[in-house]
Amino acid sequence: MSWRKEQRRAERGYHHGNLKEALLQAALGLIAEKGAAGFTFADAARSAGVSPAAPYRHFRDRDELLASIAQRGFEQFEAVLTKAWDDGRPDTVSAFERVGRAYLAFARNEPAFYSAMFESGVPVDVNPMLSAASERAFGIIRAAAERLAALTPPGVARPPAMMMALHIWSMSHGVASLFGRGDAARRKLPMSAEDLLEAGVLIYLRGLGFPTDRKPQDQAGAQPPPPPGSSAAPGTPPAGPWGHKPAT
Amino acid sequence: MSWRKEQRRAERGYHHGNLKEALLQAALGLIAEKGAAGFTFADAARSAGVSPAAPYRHFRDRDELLASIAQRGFEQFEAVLTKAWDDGRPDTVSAFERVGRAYLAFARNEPAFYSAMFESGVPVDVNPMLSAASERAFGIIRAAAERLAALTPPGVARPPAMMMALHIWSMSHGVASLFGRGDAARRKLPMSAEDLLEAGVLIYLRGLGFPTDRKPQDQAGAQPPPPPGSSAAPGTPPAGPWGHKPAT
DNA sequence: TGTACATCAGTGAACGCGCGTTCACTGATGTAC
DNA sequence: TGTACATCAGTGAACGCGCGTTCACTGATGTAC
Repeated sequence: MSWRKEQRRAERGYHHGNLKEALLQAALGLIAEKGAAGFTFADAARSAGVSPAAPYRHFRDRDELLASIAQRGFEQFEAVLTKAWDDGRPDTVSAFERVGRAYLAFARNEPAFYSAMFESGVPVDVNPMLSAASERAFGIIRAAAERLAALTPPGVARPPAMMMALHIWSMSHGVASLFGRGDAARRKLPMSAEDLLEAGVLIYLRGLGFPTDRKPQDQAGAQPPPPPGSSAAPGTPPAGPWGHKPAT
Repeated sequence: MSWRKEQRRAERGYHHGNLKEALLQAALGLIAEKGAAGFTFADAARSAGVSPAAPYRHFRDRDELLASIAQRGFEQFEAVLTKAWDDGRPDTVSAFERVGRAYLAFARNEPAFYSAMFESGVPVDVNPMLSAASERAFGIIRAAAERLAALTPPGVARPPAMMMALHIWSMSHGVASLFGRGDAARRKLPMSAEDLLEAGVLIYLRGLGFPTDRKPQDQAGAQPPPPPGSSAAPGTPPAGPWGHKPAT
């Protein structure tokens, strides 16, 4: 134990070199293990192999460390969403859905980041850097909604992109934090969180007037949806674990 | 301080009478003040005016106390949703929306319960009593979805009620925990969380084939929606803070 | 109606522990000349 | 190229504190007879 410490000291010398980074990583690991509430400043120091006083050179206190993690989380989140969106390729609707899946994947694969960002109680709005990072991540969803909104079929009122983005964000966040999380608080679900979210988004888009087939081909707006009254029209949920019940 | 304690003792005598209840209330207040992470077992005892050893007569540990709070939260949640649903009166769609608003109201008015239920890390699924309470609350949303699903207009496939319920729950939870919470972590929003959720639910229901007007009159299914191609058809978002942009 | 006894809720003192924070310090690194 | 010095990242010892938990106890309440 103390031997282990000596060992580490011997390896790295008196100066750590990149303690700030090491502390962030250590804290991230601890949050993943024990939840955002269950890690302490001293814990992080210990886990980085450094004296309990060392972190004070880099962070004012635990909250500042936590906020740093949240900020980095938003940055990675933005990167992940940007990659998934891929500027709307190959077509807007399927790229949009990829963004939804990326949202869930992030929540599942990075529970530590996710809970630091959304559940640790860090007040995002009061920290300018943090809220800017959060805005940039949300910006991706917003940009995607903007592009989608521009594709409304002729004769259909164009929905406000901001509203669409907020709805999609809310639904994604709801699914992710109830059913898609990577930790013990995940609730059981009769199907995958991905399927649940995809179906929800498709139904939502259809509600806005987008003609969304099971697997949308390209460019929403190319083919108007069949008028209600035809047999398996707008009400048809995407197939999958749901099954279909015939209407009475 | 110690005088205060003597005072309280004098008032209530040696036996507290209803310490279990008092501890729950005390903890609830502390969670509301400092978040689910920021209250301790000893805290609750102190705040109930009792020695730090006393709580052990009623709860094994802090987690059991927290789980009790979450359970009671689900029970109150169920009651609130039941009242809002009012068995579908005066009409299914508006009762359904009332449930959505009740969801948000609960999150805002009872942040302590809400965070104990959804954000405290209490693993709902492993505690039978707790998960039963959670299921009963969700059951209200499910029952409402069931009734709504039964109203699908003729010729429209009936959506699985379970899926609808999960979607509505997810969207409500997403809106509530991002924008509708009662504590410092609430994000700013250009309109009320209630309006955001209501619009989202209406669009979603329209996507399932329900003819939802701005203010739905009664009995979805009475009047089929205008076919796409007519001027202000399915894509029209509900009015309100959004405004409408004309389609290009 | 009274008495003896069992039950049990809450006490208060004690403990070991780990945390947050401070402090004067020390050792490594970089830089001016 | 070497030397003196400034800078600063990390040390380790120390502190006060509050927490969780235990324990033998005490005082109130209920009940059997």
